[in-house]
Amino acid sequence: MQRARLLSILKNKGLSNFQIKVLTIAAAIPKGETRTYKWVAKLSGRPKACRAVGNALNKNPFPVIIPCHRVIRSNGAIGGYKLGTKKKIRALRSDGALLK
DNA sequence: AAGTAAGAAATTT
DNA sequence: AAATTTCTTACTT
Repeated sequence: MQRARLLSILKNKGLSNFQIKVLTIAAAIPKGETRTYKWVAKLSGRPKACRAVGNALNKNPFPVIIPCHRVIRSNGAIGGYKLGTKKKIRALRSDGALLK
């Protein structure tokens, strides 16, 4: 379980509490599934902080370890991605989260 | 004080 | 009813 180690590192990085929580939750999203920013925000204890969630994911220190590409908008839109939304779509397709 | 990877509501078509 | 636009929310720097 790298989750515990991940948490330690995040804490060590001096990231904000909210950011740590968001990243942890994002890392727990199962493969092939997508979550909304709202969903993550709710799990973070700040249901109305949907934007802050995106903000936190943007500063994601481990873009490979944390599947932030599985977090999309609530209305079905892809949202944004640090490396470009195009890549995000590709990643989702690889995960099988996109029907087609 | 300003910016953002969003959401929901309001307005228009 | 569906699509688009606008305003508001909460967090980080």
